[in-house]
Amino acid sequence: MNAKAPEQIAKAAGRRYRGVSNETRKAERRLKLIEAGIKVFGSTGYHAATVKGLCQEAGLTERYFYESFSNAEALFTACYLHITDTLREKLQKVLLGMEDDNLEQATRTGLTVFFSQFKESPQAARILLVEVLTVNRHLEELSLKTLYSFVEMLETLAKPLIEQRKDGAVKGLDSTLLASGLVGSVLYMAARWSMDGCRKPVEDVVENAMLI
Amino acid sequence: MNAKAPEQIAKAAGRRYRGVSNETRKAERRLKLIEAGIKVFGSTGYHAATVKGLCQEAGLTERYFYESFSNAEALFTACYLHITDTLREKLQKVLLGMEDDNLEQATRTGLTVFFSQFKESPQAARILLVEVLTVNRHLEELSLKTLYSFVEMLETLAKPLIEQRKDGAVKGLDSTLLASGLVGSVLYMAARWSMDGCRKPVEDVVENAMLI
DNA sequence: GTAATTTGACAATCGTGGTTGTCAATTTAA
DNA sequence: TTAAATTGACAACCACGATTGTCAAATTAC
Repeated sequence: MNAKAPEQIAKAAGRRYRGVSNETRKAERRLKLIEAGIKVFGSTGYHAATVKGLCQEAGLTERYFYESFSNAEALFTACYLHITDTLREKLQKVLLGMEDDNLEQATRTGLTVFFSQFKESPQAARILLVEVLTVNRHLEELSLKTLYSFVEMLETLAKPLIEQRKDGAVKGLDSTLLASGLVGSVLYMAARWSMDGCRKPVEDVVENAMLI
Repeated sequence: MNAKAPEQIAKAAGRRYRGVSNETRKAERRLKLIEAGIKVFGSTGYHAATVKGLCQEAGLTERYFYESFSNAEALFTACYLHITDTLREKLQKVLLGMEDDNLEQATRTGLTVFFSQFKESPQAARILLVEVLTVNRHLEELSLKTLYSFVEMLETLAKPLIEQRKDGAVKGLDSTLLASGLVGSVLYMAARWSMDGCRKPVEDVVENAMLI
């Protein structure tokens, strides 16, 4: 019933064009749109962006926009996931094979990756930290979950400190809250640094973050 | 030339209505719109808000919207300033007459005011911290300046600590950057706390913030 | 070479919301 | 009481951008 004759499969796969296959062309267009999206959403902001503008930036026409995305929101979501995936990959790459017990060094490395990414593409940073909060509920929650994964990471680091302090008779400390504070401090330092044109070298910024 | 007869001045001042003067009625409507704005902008977000919706929330019609504001952006700006002014006043009130040398107590008091405001009106908090960044360049800069005033405050607190550390041979520390980090940590703790429904009592949250 | 596919440019349609305008009902001043 | 000011409800108009549709040019498969 569902089987197709070979030539039908070939037809379904589409024709080659400029030497590249159907699916590859489509995937390339999709990627172009995502890159254009990061540029546009990250500079003029999500709500000021138009489909035409996005297409122009990507060097494509509306036809191909709707080929891959049903609307601007869908493209934004893809951009956001692209950014978080890239960041995650980078982190995994540098953290892999590190000693578990050398937490300080691991933290330093992670921060370096984070701040470098921030310097490379302030647009991506803006999407990651600001724009995502104003697109829709779903993305806002996704963002909180993503940040939460960082928070959990830090929570393991912060716990010893909290135990220490609890002996000192301070009540009501909450490791989740504290870790959120740490994440927030890193983000705001990044914001201030980027405001000043990312002049100070990455290593110095990392040292400041490490202090906190 | 510009002098007017008394009855003309009276005319310019307008007629009383329901016992209140022209200017007072207008001011009341303006305030109603600002309160509606805080509610709407802070819950559905600036970009999802419509003039009709704002008017409905305020219990007024479009005519009176345009009486006080030329567009939604202008109302948003007024809302933002209303929030920052209120917060500033509260802070001044509680900090006034405090000993200069008791910085820890002053910090604790300031944080308490901040977190209380946050709990009272999460909508205002959202406007203050998120929405303002996505309306226009001008407001974004204003927001950075506002936060910077907090940063400067903290900078004086953080400096001793930095000096201490510098002796310990850590180079490149930057008090502005560190203070930004502290502000960010407070904001993110507030965000996490509000996400969890502001269940934990304000005093506990303040203690966590003090630790950082 | 020829027909089919793919692409690019852009017109056409459509819905939404901002802004202005109209008119009747309410309240005031005299 | 009566004319003027004020208010409230809502229609009318307009601009913008999302989405769909059309057509000709470029490219491919055979």
